[in-house]
Amino acid sequence: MTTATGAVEADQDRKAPGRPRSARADEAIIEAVLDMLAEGTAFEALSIEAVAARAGVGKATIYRRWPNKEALLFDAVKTVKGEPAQMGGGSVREDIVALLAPAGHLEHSRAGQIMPCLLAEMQRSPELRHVYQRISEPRRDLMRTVLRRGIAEGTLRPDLDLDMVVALLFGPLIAQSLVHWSPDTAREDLIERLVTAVWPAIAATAPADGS
Amino acid sequence: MTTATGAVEADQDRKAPGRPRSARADEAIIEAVLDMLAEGTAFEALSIEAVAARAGVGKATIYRRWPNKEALLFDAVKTVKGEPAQMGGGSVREDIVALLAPAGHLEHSRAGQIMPCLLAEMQRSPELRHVYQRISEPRRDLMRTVLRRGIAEGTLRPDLDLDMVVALLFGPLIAQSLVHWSPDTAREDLIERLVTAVWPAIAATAPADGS
Amino acid sequence: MTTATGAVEADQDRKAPGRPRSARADEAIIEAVLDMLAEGTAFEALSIEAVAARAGVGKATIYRRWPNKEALLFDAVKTVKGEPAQMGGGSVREDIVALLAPAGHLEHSRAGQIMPCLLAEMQRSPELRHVYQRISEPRRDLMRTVLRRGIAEGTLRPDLDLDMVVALLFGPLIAQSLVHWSPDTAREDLIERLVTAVWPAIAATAPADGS
Amino acid sequence: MTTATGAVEADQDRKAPGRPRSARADEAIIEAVLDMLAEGTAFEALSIEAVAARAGVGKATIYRRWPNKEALLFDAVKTVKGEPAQMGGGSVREDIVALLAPAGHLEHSRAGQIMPCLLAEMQRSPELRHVYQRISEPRRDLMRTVLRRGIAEGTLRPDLDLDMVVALLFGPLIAQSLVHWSPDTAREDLIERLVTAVWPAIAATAPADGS
DNA sequence: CGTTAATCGAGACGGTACGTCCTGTCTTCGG
DNA sequence: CCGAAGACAGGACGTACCGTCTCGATTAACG
Repeated sequence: MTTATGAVEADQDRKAPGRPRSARADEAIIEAVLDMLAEGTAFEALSIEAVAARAGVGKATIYRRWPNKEALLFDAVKTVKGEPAQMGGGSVREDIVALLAPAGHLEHSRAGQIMPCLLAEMQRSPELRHVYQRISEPRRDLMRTVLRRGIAEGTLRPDLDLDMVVALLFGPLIAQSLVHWSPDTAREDLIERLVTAVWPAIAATAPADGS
Repeated sequence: MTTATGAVEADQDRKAPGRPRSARADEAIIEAVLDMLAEGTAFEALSIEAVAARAGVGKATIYRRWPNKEALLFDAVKTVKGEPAQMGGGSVREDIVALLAPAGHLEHSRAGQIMPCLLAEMQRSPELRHVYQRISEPRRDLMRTVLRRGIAEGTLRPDLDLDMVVALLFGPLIAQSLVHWSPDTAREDLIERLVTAVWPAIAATAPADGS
Repeated sequence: MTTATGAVEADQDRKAPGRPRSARADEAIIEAVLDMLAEGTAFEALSIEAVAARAGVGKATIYRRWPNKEALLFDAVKTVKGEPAQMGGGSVREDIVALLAPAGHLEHSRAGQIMPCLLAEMQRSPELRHVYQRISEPRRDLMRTVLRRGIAEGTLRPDLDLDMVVALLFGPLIAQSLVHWSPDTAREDLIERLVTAVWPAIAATAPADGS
Repeated sequence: MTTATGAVEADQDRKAPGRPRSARADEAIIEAVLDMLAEGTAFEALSIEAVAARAGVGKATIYRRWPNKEALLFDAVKTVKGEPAQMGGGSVREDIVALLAPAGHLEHSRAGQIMPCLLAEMQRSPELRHVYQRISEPRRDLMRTVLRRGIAEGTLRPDLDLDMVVALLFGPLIAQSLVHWSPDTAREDLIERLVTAVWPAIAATAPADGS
């Protein structure tokens, strides 16, 4: 695949003459970027020079791989995949809670620290947005699978607007992590409250109907 | 009152010796900032020098009013209040849709263009976050009022977790405006789909109906 | 006067709006360059960054005045005028020796330290050569005046090729200062030996003639 | 013998295991340097990378032979020997003119193009100066031989300060080639004018005549 | 005749200087 | 005193070169 602004990958299988690029440098650079992002480094202070210094790398080594700062950020974010958020195979409700957990505690993971920093950039860069979507899609897909299982089991209503329910579950958590509406003390059981609030809309309680 | 990072206001009522500050300059600067934000100017390109040039103003005229770039942004955002989103006094469901409308079409207003740019900054600056909350609070409060009216009318369930329902309604729209999960074609009736999906969770169980 | 590559002088008499350029910065920069040249700083080590650091000046302050390193050198050299080499008004021979003295001891003055560094650049830059010529011309002219006085007094031959005699007197000293042909011990009385050697060619000894 | 800054020569007669150094590379490198110098390449643009590219050689191949750029220049210059400036065995004056000719037309030969570039470096590097002296010494020696022959013939004065006369003859030409004092139109018969001007100082006083 | 070892072109490595641009402060004018 | 204009010290940008290093591929002489 060819990324628009990403690293210049010599993706040919042809032999590359000359000294090969150092994998250690690649890792050190990306790690330095992610660490600085996660540390809460002000976005303007995330200078290439600082990255180079922190990674123990020359500036040219960075610019040999990425044409500019934006592209470096781009690829750094691409590497933030996070764990697929295993669900224990319990009840549908338990699985939903398990899937929401990482999104509910975004501020405690490096990925969570990083995401908000990129939102502004995403507004301008469709590519960066695509990356974000690609990262979040697997979790959303997993959620859809769980919902379909619930429908099959009869636990959930069969006429669910799947995409909207997914948005209903993730959206408030994402917004909360950005805006911090609720006081911090209430955040602990936020996911539980959220699922409880949404549950009547999705559970297959026989007679009640709203549409 | 002196805000932490806000404009340095000469809040004394005492006579100000010398030439008074130009109100035209104030407006021109704020307008320049908002225009550039709304135009999709890259955040890093929103330099004080560019703002000064666009406003036809000297750099010192800006720094005399705000101590730094952040404070300028801060005050610029404060002026974006937006209209309180009038609701026609119809059914509860109609009012909810009316209140969600501006948030659902964020990308078509200047305020909507500006918001995402501030989210990243908000992560670092609690003050800026406070401003955002102050701006959004009236709308959320209005929503709570409508929900309470619905409960009183018997249209909505009396045991609603009000804050969570508000989050359930606004959160997905905010997340959507930032992440653009859904394809653009589906966005038109996004609010309708959202309310429809949420409705079973909030509508009074047995007899009442909101459509 | 407008120099081709020299400093961008606002030679208009019109008022210049804004803060005027700092004369202290001008001096500090030029002095730093000349000091570093005279100290025997390797030409490649004469970096703009080093000059800025030594002058206690930002790099932009240098680049605001000169477009590049070459132009800075150019103007720095222009300021090296050296003293007009006073001659005591003694005999013609004594005056000649007095005029040659600074050229004969070039390596002991800052100007002498600087000149050789510029010769290579002069080969490419006619402008720089012009500066060198402008600096050296007064001395050469003074020498011509002395020679004409000697001719008028009858001390020197009336048919002298003035320019060539000047070249005969300065040329060997210049070449010597660059190439260091003679061992250092012989340099003390070099001027005396030179004048002694040249003297028969210019003195008005009546009968001898070579042409 | 190992020169301080010169090429690292494997001066042992011992067997050299492994692949021997390519003589073609040696030549190509030196030729590339001399060509670029003669082409008027700005001295700062004479980068090792450019030399390597021009010579069709890897950078390491250069650094394996010379420790740094200076040493490469050093050896490149050493190879510029120039022809010994044949003299036709005519009169002493004719021989002098013949010996001066190459120095008088320095700017038309590659050697002449190169020399000025080295003068600046010579100021720092005694070694490089030594090379220059070694190159120029044969010509100066030849001149001394001619002068001694003139003295023996009775054409020249017997009490000449030989070294000074040599300096008197070469010095002005060298200075002229660097500084370009005289206008170009006068340069054609420069040597003739020089010898004519010097002649009275060296010709035997009474009877002899050199023209 | 296969081993061995230094060479070759190529190019990545950590550094450093370049010349440009922006920040936040300052210093001059004219109003 | 304010306003515009713009210079100031500082520092990051992205480029180019230095001198070193590491590749796979030669290329001889030794065994």
